[in-house]
Amino acid sequence: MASALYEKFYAAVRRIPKGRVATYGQIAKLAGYPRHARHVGFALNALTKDDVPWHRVINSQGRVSARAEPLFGFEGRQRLMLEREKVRFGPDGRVPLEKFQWKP
DNA sequence: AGCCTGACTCGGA
DNA sequence: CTCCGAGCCAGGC
Repeated sequence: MASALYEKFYAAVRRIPKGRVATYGQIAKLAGYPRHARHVGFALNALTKDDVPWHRVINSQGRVSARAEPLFGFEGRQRLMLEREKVRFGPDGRVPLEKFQWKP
């Protein structure tokens, strides 16, 4: 386990309802650490279990962030998982946050 | 302690 | 629209 901080982030991500997305900064804020957007990504990268809907976390641009991992096609998988939850992507490959962003 | 890194974000060019 | 730089802060060495 990395730290208790990451657990906070995971807990916040789990609150994202199906069919909705949230930004890194949003998750950080919900977890109680407003300036930790980068660590949210870092925490999600360390995830191996599927008990956290990490695919619902995107950046503030409404795009799927490129990971540090060289694995090709991973972003496409995240997109498929979202579309399966009825989250539609725009023609430019972005998610319209005004429609799909989770607002607690 | 210092230095480097990063699934980020924002504002400016 | 894209690219770049700066701010941000915990974690690992």
